[in-house]
Amino acid sequence: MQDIKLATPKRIKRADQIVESVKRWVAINNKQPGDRLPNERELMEQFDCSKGTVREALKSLEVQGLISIRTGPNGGAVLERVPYEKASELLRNFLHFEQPSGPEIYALRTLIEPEIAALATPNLTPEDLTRLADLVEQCRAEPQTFEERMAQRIAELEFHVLLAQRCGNAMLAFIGRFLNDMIRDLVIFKKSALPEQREFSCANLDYHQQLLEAFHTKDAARARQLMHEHMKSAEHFNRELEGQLNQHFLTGN
Amino acid sequence: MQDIKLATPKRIKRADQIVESVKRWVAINNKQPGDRLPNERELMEQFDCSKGTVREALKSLEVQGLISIRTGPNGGAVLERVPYEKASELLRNFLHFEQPSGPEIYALRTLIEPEIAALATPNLTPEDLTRLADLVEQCRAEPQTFEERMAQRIAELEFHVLLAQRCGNAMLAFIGRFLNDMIRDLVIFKKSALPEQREFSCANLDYHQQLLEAFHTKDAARARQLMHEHMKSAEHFNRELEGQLNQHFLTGN
DNA sequence: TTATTATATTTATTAGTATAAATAGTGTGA
DNA sequence: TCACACTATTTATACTAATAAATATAATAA
Repeated sequence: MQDIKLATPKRIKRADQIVESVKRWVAINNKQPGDRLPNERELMEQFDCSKGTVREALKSLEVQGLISIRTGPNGGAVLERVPYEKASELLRNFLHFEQPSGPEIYALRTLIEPEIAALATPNLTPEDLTRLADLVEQCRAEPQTFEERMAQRIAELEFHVLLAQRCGNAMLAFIGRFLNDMIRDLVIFKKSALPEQREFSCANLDYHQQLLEAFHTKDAARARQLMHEHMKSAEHFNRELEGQLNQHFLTGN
Repeated sequence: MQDIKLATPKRIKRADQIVESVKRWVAINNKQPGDRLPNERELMEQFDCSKGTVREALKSLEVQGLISIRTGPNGGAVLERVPYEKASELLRNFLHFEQPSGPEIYALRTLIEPEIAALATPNLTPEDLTRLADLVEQCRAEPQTFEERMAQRIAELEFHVLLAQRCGNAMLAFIGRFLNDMIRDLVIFKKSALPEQREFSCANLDYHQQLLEAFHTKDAARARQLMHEHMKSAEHFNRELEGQLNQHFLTGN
């Protein structure tokens, strides 16, 4: 009977105007994380609006991850570097309705992981290499319980996340981390994403081991090649993962 | 003197609790875009809180793109499929502080565009092919003014956006569209992103023309190969685009 | 029938008030 | 001198009530 109206919203709401003003203020004056916004009372005066409207605007900026709000002396709204977790959460909202399938996620991962590995190779510090070696070591033992197998699978993914964080390309780093996070949540909340095959784990372990060697010798080309093979191998094992992943993105569990 | 405090926020705010409840409600009951939330009065009663708190929660959901709010009879909060534009805006907030460089964006594009072209090939309808041909045609004439050159560059990017929308992989589609949108904004707001070279435009035109033929013959492998060469060619021309793109993501202009 | 007007419903905004949280500064005792 | 508790101040958080704005629907008039 009654259709959903599509008329575009007309008058721009006061709170949204304030949000835009703040964003412009940040961009034009090159404000940095840690810089403070005026307190609510001053904002009320500056924008000549009520407390509720200011609160609505601040809330909007907080949801977007651009500010954090604290009480007490020296509290108030502080500009924040948008955390990865926030960007990730908001992208998940989007994907809730797009409902990408497991193979779709793996397809994208296959494309970018080799490049990530190659780019990260020269950037890895001795500490990073130690951390990577630790993660590989965690996967060496034969898992006895379900929890152990899950922990190993997560350690495998951590290996990839660290590489993404070191690849030196902000876009690639974000997407690489995001994909691995999604797969990790699949591992945690869907057993179907945990291939039973021992061959699968062994293959992964072997590739990670070889990658580690390539990183030690700073051989980016070999790292790319190995990662490519690794992804192709995993793709084969993950082919069964055909189900849709709905009901999962919004709540994160 | 006064450092910014880093202590994590403590008590979960009432409004955020409501947001989480609504998200769970959506996920668990598999609510679809168009489904309505209770009106503000009912929400006040259900969550036993004031109107202001309800409004704050609704505002949060609106900012996240999950609902739209309309006044009047049959107004109120309606569940929305998070639009691409919203996800894009929020990701830009994140990237404002990450400040990816032009070459970083092109590097990622080089990775995914060939796959997008290959995946899209079997999905392109006759209407799509017509649209793509139109876009190619727009780029054929020698541009006389700056505006014409800009329009052609944007038509080139539209070509890629349409392919991304048809690739059938939600993740790839989003990222492909997002990258091209960012490049488009660069073209519009930074002349530096508009290579003067006539060779550049001719090369692009040629590749798009050849791609069109591959699409007509449904030759996905050839489309992938052509797009790969296209990206490598563009990469060469865009190598000069070294500057950071700051001051650009937050406001979109 | 058609166009206009009225009205009922719902959000949007404002104002005022009160409460709770956080912390800098002060004071106290060891 | 140092550690600890207290207090006062700053600030956000929450609630109530009232009015304004928007708009779908119904009623009315041409």
